[in-house]
Amino acid sequence: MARNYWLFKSEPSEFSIDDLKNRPNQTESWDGVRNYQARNFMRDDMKCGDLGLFYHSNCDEVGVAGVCEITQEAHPDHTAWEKGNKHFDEKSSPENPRWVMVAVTWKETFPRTVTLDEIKAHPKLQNMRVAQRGNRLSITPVTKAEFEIICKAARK
DNA sequence: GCCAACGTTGGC
DNA sequence: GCCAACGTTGGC
Repeated sequence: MARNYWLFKSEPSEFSIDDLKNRPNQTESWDGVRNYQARNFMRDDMKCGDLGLFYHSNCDEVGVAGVCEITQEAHPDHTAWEKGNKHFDEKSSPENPRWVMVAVTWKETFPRTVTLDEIKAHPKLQNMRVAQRGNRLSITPVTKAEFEIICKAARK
């Protein structure tokens, strides 16, 4: 089974690639996803060993800042039934969980961020969801080719 | 099941 | 801080 590739969006003021690196085991649960499309990607298609581009949104330097790896597959997101949690959803419960999360582990912080401008300008990255206007999906699939172009660009 | 209103996202 | 684009909600 071939490995899949993903893009994870995060606001670095909330959670950055460096925050991930500083976690115990350099691992964190990707909780709080409350969008069905993004959930379905996690639930149906994400496997251990898949790699993710860690994208910084809503910040000074918007773009891909590093790489993480899926180290735990989809399981119920318990923050959904914790009253008072920012991501609380009364329609979810331990008996009937509506939302899932995966665990991701830090792999690499790029020597420089590959900016959204570069992605938009690159002829082979035009199809990336993140390059398209109005895109709000926090987890999107990327192709192996896209993944590799970005990793290579980070080292230039 | 339609669709207007609303809240959120996220680039700028 | 602005605002376009989008997803969700709820009245009908």
